[in-house]
Amino acid sequence: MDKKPTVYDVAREAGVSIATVSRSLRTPNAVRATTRQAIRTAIDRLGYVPSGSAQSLAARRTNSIALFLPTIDELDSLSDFELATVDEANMVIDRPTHHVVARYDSLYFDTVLRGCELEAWRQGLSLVVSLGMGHSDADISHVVNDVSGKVDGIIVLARSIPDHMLEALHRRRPLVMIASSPTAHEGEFDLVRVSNRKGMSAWWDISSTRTTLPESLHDRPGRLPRQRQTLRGFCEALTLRGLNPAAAPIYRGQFSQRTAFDITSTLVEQDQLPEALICANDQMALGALTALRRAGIAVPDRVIVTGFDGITETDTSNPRLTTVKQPMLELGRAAVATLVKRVDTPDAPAMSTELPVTVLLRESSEGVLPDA
Amino acid sequence: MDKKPTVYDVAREAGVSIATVSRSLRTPNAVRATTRQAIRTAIDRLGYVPSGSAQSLAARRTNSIALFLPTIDELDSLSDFELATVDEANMVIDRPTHHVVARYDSLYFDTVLRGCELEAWRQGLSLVVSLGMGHSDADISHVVNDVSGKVDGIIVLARSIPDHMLEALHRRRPLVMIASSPTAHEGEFDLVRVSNRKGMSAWWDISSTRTTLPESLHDRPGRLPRQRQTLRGFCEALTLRGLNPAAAPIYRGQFSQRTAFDITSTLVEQDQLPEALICANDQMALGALTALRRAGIAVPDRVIVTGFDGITETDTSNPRLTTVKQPMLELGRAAVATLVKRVDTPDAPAMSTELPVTVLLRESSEGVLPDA
DNA sequence: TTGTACGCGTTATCAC
DNA sequence: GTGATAACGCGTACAA
Repeated sequence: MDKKPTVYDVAREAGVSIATVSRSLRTPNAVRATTRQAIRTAIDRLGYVPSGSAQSLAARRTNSIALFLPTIDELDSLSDFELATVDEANMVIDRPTHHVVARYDSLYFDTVLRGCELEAWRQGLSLVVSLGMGHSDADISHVVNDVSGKVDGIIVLARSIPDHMLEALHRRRPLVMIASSPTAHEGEFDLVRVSNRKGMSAWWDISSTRTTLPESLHDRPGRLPRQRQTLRGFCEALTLRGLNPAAAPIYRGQFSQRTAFDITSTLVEQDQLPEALICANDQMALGALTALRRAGIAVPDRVIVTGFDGITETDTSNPRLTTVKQPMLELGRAAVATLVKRVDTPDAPAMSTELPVTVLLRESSEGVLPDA
Repeated sequence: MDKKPTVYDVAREAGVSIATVSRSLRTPNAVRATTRQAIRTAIDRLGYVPSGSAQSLAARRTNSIALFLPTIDELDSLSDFELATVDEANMVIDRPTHHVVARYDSLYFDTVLRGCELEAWRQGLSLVVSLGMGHSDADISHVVNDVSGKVDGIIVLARSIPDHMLEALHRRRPLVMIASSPTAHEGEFDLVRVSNRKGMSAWWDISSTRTTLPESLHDRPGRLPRQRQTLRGFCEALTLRGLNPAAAPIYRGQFSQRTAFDITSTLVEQDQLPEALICANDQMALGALTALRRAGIAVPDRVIVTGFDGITETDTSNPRLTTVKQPMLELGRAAVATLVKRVDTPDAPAMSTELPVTVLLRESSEGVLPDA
């Protein structure tokens, strides 16, 4: 493993010119079979790998795109990592701490990433991923600048990098933003997103014939946009059906399974249980389900329960939970597809793609399931 | 947004030479403050971004590393992605299907990725991520080859790339492998991993004074290594304490919450409940917990329950679940740290780092908690 | 402190 | 078919 071999080395080894080597890699048909074979041999005798940098430089495109994801957690441990084999296991007495679990968000980003990768792969693109922003602006713009130079275009998730940097970034590189709700950047650059309002509307059909209780949405910093959207969609649906949104009781479950459990239990005790529990996320719905099961209340016969998000646990709960699945994978794919288009036609007007949610009808709302 | 501006454009705009522009970016102190300022102005008037390709080419290093992750799911939807705004929500009647949920694995990879990113960020490296392998060998080697050319080194998770490609890859680029169990590649190249046996041993201490029932490990294709390790560690721990592994009943919970629920319920009905349920993953432990709660059996007073993996749900279950957390984030960080070392000193002997698991003692095994 | 000129490894356009 | 050779955009001795 001396110096990295180059085309010159391969050319010499195979007794041809560098032009032929290059050709045999890019347009194999334009090269005689025997020479091609000689070159192949030389290549893997030497362990030659074409320099991506040189290729990109010559071709004026990197065939790479960048993806910026927000990160909420794990950002403090900035000490040097000590490389050492430790012979024992750590043992920690882990007392309850009522922290908000950021894992909740990660589930999304993870899936978006998969979507991006899937589509990038299909398009023959490499994906440069950056998360762990949330540092100083200076650091961020340094990283963003660095990465920008290595790619043909950029995908940003909402809130992954500060808004005030977006415009400047957009002026330097093709940019696509993935947002879960309307943003201030409407029409400014390409947008891919999902309408939570439509999701709520559709999902509402599940229990439209019943009195409802939306279990909803504690104001958590940084998550307001989605919450508002969801809530508004819910109210809209109510109104459309001639119900007064203000009349539907709304409880704030803080997105927490435990809190939802407590609220539901209390409702049961006070005999105030409505005919449907419409929960703003799956965790709360699962909590409600548990409370109802413990109280011996039949779901969906006595109460319908629905969640929101489509986390995997909803498929194994008892009963399985009707929920609304966000098209996270599709968001990723759409973003890449959009970016590719944008790179090809830089001057086209900004596109905006809106993806539908999927309502998964399951046993927790069986009462309104069509007889399939 | 005409043609991308280059150093030459900036130099002309600022009335200096390209060398000065370059310097003002890399060694600002070597440039007079006023010229530096002029250059800054020119740079953002033009929206100049240094070409990563050219930089890498000139510097002979890319400051990028690649990460290969395995993917188990989502690999079939290879149709073109249709960019269109759909105005309705999908509605799906989702009947139960007893598929194995690959999400289980994803949780790991996601965290490893975060670890890599975290450390890469600190080291000023870009991270090129590839998953979605599981295609034809030809496709894989094409992607691998392509990516190799763009990076200084590569991190592979076990089973992300076919074993027979690893050696060749290693001969071309610095390579670090993250494995959750011993592999055939011992000493061949750099390795970062976690010992599940030690994890099991440590964790065993939790309930060492009681009769135990390991709830364990259905043979699922592709996951055998970890399972065997875990099981062996468990048996070792038993033996160390003078117990006969063969005498400890082992039930196969298929890694499924539901199955574990059923098994536990059955044990209760048949009055065969042991004093501890040692589950091979958290999902099963949660299932057991639910069954016990429903049966009105006190945890941990009557039975101790422990899980394995440290998924977030274990922190919100009732009671919270004692479990063994795999150091996934640290694996990622260690891998990057190792790779950086390797790139700096290509000829050093292969290193092997083994990371400790963390046993999280919580209420589901409160009986044996030290009085903290 | 600043400018000149060459090299980095490929691709692509010519001739041959 | 194959071989010279000029870009590609930047870093960096070496000069000035």
